[in-house]
Amino acid sequence: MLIPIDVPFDLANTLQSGQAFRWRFDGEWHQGVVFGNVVRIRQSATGLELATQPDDESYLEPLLRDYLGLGVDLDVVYTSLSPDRRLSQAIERYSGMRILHQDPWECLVSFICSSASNIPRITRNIESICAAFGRPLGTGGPPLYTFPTPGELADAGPEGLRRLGLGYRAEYLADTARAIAEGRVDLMTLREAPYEGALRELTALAGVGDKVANCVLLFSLDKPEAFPVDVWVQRALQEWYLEGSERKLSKLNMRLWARDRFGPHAGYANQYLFHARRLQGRNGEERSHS
DNA sequence: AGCCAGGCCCTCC
DNA sequence: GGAGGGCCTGGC
Repeated sequence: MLIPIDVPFDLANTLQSGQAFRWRFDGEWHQGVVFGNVVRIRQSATGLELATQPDDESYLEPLLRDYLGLGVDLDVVYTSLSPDRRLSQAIERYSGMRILHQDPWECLVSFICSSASNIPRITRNIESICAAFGRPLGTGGPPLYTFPTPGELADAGPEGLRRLGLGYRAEYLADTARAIAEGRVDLMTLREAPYEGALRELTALAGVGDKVANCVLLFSLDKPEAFPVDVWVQRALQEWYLEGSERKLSKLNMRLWARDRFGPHAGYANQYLFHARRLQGRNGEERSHS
């Protein structure tokens, strides 16, 4: 099935920019598990080619449009951000990179796992969690699994999760899974809530501080002003924007500074700065795109 | 061998 | 409120 696309969109940069951890690229197709389906997708000159199972492509198509962030008018975002010279350059380089609209539960678990870790390890951790506690999806190829529900992870318990190599994140995950499973926090409700209130509810969860919460708010809870400050964004701000004593701002104060500077679309500014800075490597050397 | 990761949490000042 | 150290595990 072909989905026509007539707006700015870059599938590869959208799926491989550290927002989600279950997409694999084989040089031609991107394959992932979303909405309980194995989804294979690739971009052509006219649109997106799609193959899904077990459900029909026609059923997944609107869901995927939403997931891929195609509902957002990127021209509005770009117009708002491009007066900034750094951003206009990044927008030109990575034009069409979008912020995903993910499932909040999967997003929350993923970023709890991300603390003091790296993408290869996070990816392995998430895959282990799905293989151990998710539901198998018949594919014919290597086995794939759905993302486990809050109840399934709560039942796994801290010991079950520790066995997967999650380290100290296992306790956080078990606690948070229980809080969600028991309905103490309703993630879907947070989509309608204002930013500040949703942030407070999220940071009350185990293993969720300001950075993780802002990732969840930005990538899954419809908060375009969210601005997660990790070490990459911290470096980008310090090297490209801040002067003198401003460089010593705490990460939390950097978030406030950025919200003030970039405005209601600060989240998109964050994603483009993050991507641009990360591709430069730890010491600022250019890194090849392999 | 030792240090540091795409943080969080707790203690202490 | 904010600076500092500990925390699992893995990679350099």
